[in-house]
This record gives sequence, C-alpha cells and structure tokens, in this order.
Amino acid sequence: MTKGGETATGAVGRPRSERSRRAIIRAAGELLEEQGLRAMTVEGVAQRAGVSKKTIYRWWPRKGVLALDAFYDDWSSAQEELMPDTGTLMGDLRLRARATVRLMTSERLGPTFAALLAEAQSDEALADALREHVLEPLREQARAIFRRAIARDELRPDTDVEVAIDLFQGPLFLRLLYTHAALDEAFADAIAEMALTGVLPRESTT
Amino acid sequence: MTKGGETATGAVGRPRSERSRRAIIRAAGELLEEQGLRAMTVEGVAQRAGVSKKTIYRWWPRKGVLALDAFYDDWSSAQEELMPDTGTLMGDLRLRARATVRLMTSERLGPTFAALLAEAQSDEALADALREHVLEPLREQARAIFRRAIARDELRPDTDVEVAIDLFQGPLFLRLLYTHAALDEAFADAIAEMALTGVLPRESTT
Amino acid sequence: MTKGGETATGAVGRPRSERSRRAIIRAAGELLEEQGLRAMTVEGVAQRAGVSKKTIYRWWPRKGVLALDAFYDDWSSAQEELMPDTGTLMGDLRLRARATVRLMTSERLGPTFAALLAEAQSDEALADALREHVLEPLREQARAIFRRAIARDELRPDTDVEVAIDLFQGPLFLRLLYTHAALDEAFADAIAEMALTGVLPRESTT
Amino acid sequence: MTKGGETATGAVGRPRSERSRRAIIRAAGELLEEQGLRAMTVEGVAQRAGVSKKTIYRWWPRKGVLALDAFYDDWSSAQEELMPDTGTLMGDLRLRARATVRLMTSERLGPTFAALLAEAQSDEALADALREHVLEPLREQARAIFRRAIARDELRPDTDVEVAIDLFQGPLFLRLLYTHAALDEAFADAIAEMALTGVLPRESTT
DNA sequence: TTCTAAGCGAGACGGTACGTCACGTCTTAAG
DNA sequence: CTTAAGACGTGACGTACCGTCTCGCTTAGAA
Repeated sequence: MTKGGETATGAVGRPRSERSRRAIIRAAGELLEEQGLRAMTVEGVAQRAGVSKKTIYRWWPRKGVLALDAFYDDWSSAQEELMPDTGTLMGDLRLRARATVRLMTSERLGPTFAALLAEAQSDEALADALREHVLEPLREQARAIFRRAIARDELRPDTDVEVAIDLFQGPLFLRLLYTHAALDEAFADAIAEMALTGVLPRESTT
Repeated sequence: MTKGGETATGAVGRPRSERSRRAIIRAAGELLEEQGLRAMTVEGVAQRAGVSKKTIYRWWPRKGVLALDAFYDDWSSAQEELMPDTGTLMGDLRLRARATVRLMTSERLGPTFAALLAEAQSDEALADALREHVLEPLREQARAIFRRAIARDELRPDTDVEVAIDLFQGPLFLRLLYTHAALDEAFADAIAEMALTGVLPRESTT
Repeated sequence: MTKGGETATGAVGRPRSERSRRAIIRAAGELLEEQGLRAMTVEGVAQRAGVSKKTIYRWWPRKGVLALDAFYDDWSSAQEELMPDTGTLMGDLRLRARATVRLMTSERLGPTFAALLAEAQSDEALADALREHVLEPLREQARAIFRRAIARDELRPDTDVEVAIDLFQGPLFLRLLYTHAALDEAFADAIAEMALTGVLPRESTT
Repeated sequence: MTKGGETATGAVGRPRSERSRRAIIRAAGELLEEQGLRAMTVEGVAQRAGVSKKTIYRWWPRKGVLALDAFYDDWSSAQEELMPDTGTLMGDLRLRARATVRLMTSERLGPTFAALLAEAQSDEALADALREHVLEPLREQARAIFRRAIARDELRPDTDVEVAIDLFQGPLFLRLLYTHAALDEAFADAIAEMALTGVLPRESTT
C-alpha cells in the first residue's frame, strides 16, 4: 500500500513476486503482533517469510515502513465505523470517540499503532508515511464531521477546525500512549461531551 | 534523581563516585542535545565521560533511563512557569499552555522530550520513570489549577478533573509528537480557550 | 587449512571472500609474532585485517584455532628438513634433532609454537586441530625414520616405536616449554645419541 | 609456601589473618579441582573464601601463583615416593617413573599440574615459581638418583646428567600434556628401560 | 524462441553497539 | 596496618541486527 506496494513501472525483466510480497507482509504482521515492533527485525521477517533480506530492502526502505504496511492491512478495514453520520455533532463525536477507543484497545491494532507512533519519532520516512496514510486520513474524517456541523449551523463558521480536531483527538492519543488512565467508553463519552462544551459550566445550566 | 541517583544504602565499601555520576549525566546530556536519543549510545557516553561502560550499567538499567536523568536536570529547572496563579482559570490555562509550548519547542528540551516519550513505548523501565518523574508531576500541576478553579466556584465541583487535564494537555502533546501543525503561542491560546468553552458557541454569544 | 580454510560445501549464496580470509590469517600472524598469543585478540585481528569480528567468528570457533592457522602457514613450509634420510638411524636422528631445535628456536615459530602448545590445554578445539595438523604429522615423520631403521635391521622388529618417538621428542619439547637449560645443537646431538644408546655405558666401551 | 606464605617481616599493626590465608588457598584449590584453572577466577576465589580481592592481590601477584600455592599443598605431600632408593639405577628409575605416572594421572593433581605447566607459558611470575618450587626439585631428585648410580659405578662419571634427566622425564611430561597415547605403568616401565639402554639393541643381546 | 534484464533465495560481508566478564586498582570504615 | 566490601577504568568477549554485496537461478516480455 505505501511504498512496498508499487510495482515497477517500466516493466522489464522478471516481475515482482506477489507471493513474496504477501509472505513478507504476513510475516511482519505476525511478528509485530507476537513481540512488538522492537523485536520485529528485518532478519526475522526474512526468515519467517522464506525470503532474502535483499528482497525486503528492495521494496521497503526501512523496517518502520514495512511495519506500517503490515499494520495498514488491518487498519484500513476498520475505518468505516470511524465515520458516523448521525445528524448531530454530539452524536458523531460520541460514536467516533467510541470507535477510536475500540480500535486503540484492540489487541491487534492498539499496541502496534502505539509502537508505530513512537517509532516515527526516529524514522523520518515512517513519519511521512504514517502522516500520509494514517494520521491525515484520520484528521480528514474528523474534518468532515466538523464541516457538516458548520453546514448544519451547529458550529459557528469561523470555528478553528484544526484546533477542534486536536482538542478532540489529542486526549485519546494521550491515553493510548501513556496509559495513565483508562481508555474506555466512558472516557470516550466524556471527551466527546467536554470537547463540545468545554470544562466551564454552561450559563443556561448554572 | 530517578534510578541513577540513589547512593548505596548501607554504605560499605568504596562509595559511589559523585564525579563519575556527574560526568555521565553531563556527557549523556550533551550527546542527547547534539545527536538525539538514537545516537546517544552507552558506549559513546562512557567514552565522553571518561568512564567505563560497566559503571554506567551499574547504575542505569537502560539507556532510556539514563537519558531521562540527563533530561531531568534541565527539565526540573523549568517547572515554575508551568504553575501560574493568576486568579482565574482562563489566565492560568493560557499561561500554562504558553509555557508548555515554550518548553516543547525549546531547542534543548523539545526534541529530547519527544524522543523520551517515544522510547518509553518500548522500555518499561523508562516508561515508569517517565510517568513518575515527569508526566505525573505535570498532571499534578494541572490538577492544582483545576482544583483552585473549583474552589473559586469557577468550575462545578463534580467536574471530572482527569478528563479536563487530558483535554487540555492532549492537543499540546499531539502537536509535539506529530508536527502536523504549528505548536505556537496562538495554538496555546486557542487550546486554552477551547478547552474552557468547548467548540460549541456559547449561548450568550449566539 | 584447519577449520578456517574450508569453503562452504554446497555453494549457495555469496561465496566466501578469499581476500578476507587471507587478510585475517596475515593479521593474526603479524600480531602473533609481534606480541604473542596472549595479546593476539580477535578484536585486534579484525581491526588490522579490516574485517568485521563476525567474519572471523564465522570461520574460526576460537582464537586458538585461528592462531594455529596463522602459525601453520610458516610451519608447513619448514617441514622438509625434519625428514632427513641419511641411511643410518643415528644420522637421521641427529639431523632431525638439529632441525627441530632450529625450528623451536626460530624467532617466528618458536614462541608461537610454545604458546599454542600451552593454549591447547584449555581449548579442546585447538588441541584437536593441533594434534591433527601438527603433532601427529611430527610423530608420523619420526615413525618413518624408525621404521626405515627396522627395515635396515638397525633396530629389532619388536621395538616399541611409539615409546621411542616419545623418548626422542619429549626432551626437545621439554626444553622448549621450560627453558631450564639450553635448547641448542649440542643438546640436539646429545639427545640423538642418548636416545639411541641409553644412559648406560655400552659393554664394548666399558 | 611460594609468595603467599611469607608473613610480613617488620610486623606492625594488624597481623596477617591466617584464617583468610587458609580460606583463600582452600577456595582456590576447590575451584581448581572443580573447574580447572581457566575457570578459577580471582573474583570467584574471593567470593568463596569470603575475602576481598584486595587481600588476595596483596599476597599473590597473579592468579597463577595462587593456583600454584593451592596445588602445592597436595603436591608436596606426595613427593616421597618419587625418591626411591632400591640400590640399582634401573630399580630407582622404574619406581620413580611409576610414581610420576600415578601423580600425573591422579584426579586432583594431574589436570591442575598440566594447567599450571601451560599457564606458565604466559605468566613469567608463575613460571619462576613453578620452576623454583616444582620443576627444579623434581630435577634435583632425579639428579640424586643418577649421581648415586655414578657413585655405584653403574654410570660413567662423565655422563651428562642434565640430558639424562630430560631423556627420562621428557616423555612423561609429553604424554601428560598431549594425551596422544596412554600414560600408564606399562609406559613408565618402557621409558625407564629405554632411557637406560636406548633404542638400539645391546650388542650382548643381539 | 532464444535473448536479456530484472527479481529472487541464500548468505557472506563491514559495521556499530550491545550487555557481560574478569582483570587489577582504588577508596572507604571497621578492626 | 590489615581487612571486607565493593566501586572503578580497562579492554576483550561473543552476539545481534543493520544495510550492502555477490552468487547462480528463475521468469517472462522483447527481439
């Protein structure tokens, strides 16, 4: 999908082996799940996939990017529930927050997601790929939700959507990375509501 | 301060060399600043500090924890401005947000902080130390701000302070780690305000 | 020649680098001569040969075996003079004893030989290699000399050749290892003669 | 006995602890027997003896010399049988050869003796101590045997006793160090006889 | 229908850092 | 002045992955 998925353009010579590609992605995914990104070595992936290291390096520049590819398979198939359309901002945020929490706490995706987010700090190529294929799409989904709310007149047109997205997503990422407190449905609901109305009491409700 | 700072309890035998301890912390800090956590190797620290690797391993279990110690020296001396007391919640949050941004974007602390936050994902010992000595203190400072606001009747007594802290800090950490958008004073102000009032328009301003 | 010399059998993958092999043997030989076996470290050999430690460990299990390989280069080219054929046992033994003394006292081979003989006491692999490639060939040469003497009727057919070899070689090795007395041509001649006739006076000479 | 046994001359202050000395010798001997000289580390001896490393280094310059001390305790108590006096050279040599073989093949002394002989190649201090306290006494015993034989007129007065000693002892040492063939009573007898009469047939017996 | 350029497995290679080990020296406080 | 305890600088150990580099062998489209 990211780098490892593009077939050579001017196809001359032996074509890329789809079999190897799949074996690599699969082996990487398994190792990732079993032992985490730290223990997922290129050497290990090559061995488990029955593939030479050279083949891996031919198609993936760094192991982080390979890990992202392996992660992306599962990730992409779980995106729909992140884009609810309930007709109200509150409804959309609540469902999205809950879905996000579910993804982040799923056994397969959660730890790997966290590991990739961390690894990106020291791997520029991974950071770029992660931003492009995972983080930016997430923001774009959130953007759509807020834009619909503006169109519906729920939000003022001059709302700073980018800040709003960070306000909404930041807390969720924070609890994923530093498990200082529960990342559960109650937290999802609390964040959805507090992002909407802030911490201050509404005047009408005082 | 964290692990590497504790002197032997029942002092028998040759006492720990304060000189070495300082040389190690200092060398680690320098390497950290010059080249980042990835390039800060135990071997390099030992060489620059004029110290044997064994001595480092005797006192710091992993390089992450050593890095934290080096980081903490600078970090701890910059905590005061994170605890403003302006008399209003809005004032406190704005000043704290701005101070946080300054810290996160400072040349010395910012990149190292981000690197440590990332490293902690794959180093349990570091994660614990980081939580105990850095993250929890940060939360405690924020807690104090919100508690004062409750005492002042600015906030309802049943406000979920933990969620409020995440709402306030999450966005700042997010932009530190994934530089998707500017981490500047304007953002600090926007977060301070939006955390207070939420994204929805206030009725009074409608 | 011993272990480090065998090329992979079922040649698959990149073939072994002859260039590296030679550089390693050469560097080891130089260090051996300059500083002795104790100071010949794998690390030092790797550095001088411009080779990674892994490459050395891939082909030589212990440094003793590598040292033997380096030693063997010189050693094997000096074997001819150890196999004189003068037509008489006395002539053969005298020439062989002198040649042995020359080898043992040569600046290149002597100290290394002694060091290898010693090292073999605590390195089973080296002991085996040493026996197979150095000590047993030496005995075989001596065996040939005694057998020719038996064929010539100089010795009784029931002479215990193995004991005879030890009687002849033991003293030479002893003075090599424990330099309690001179290892020189006079000693060589004395041993050759005394091994032949024993310490008791011949009846004819009484 | 060698270095570790001498008490400080100008005895002032706390006297040397006899208790420690004995514990060290004993621990060293045990480790020597259990695992060989290679595995007998100063650190291990200190720990087992409940003694500080400093104390060991204060009295023994190198671990080889300590090992020799530990070895010497047993060794010295087995010297008498090495000095037979049967009235004939043949009788003396045969008994001495047999006794030597027994010593060399004893479980306690044999391997340690071989290890010390080897270690001395790379430890000058040990080599000196070994020569002085073990090897030279052995030669002196042998010298006495040959001198008595000369006095008895069994040997010619101009016999080169030093060469004779090497001829007699060399083969025994050789089989101890390089176990190329059995080191047993038959070999002892064969060496005793062949050293006396040489490999050539006696004219009278032809 | 052979040519030929690329992909491929195997695995050796030069590196860098790892974490451990033993050495022999040192610095305390206790005796 | 010796001792037990134990920290220290030194330096080598053997291992693990990294990312690169031959090899000899497909493989399939172009000649």
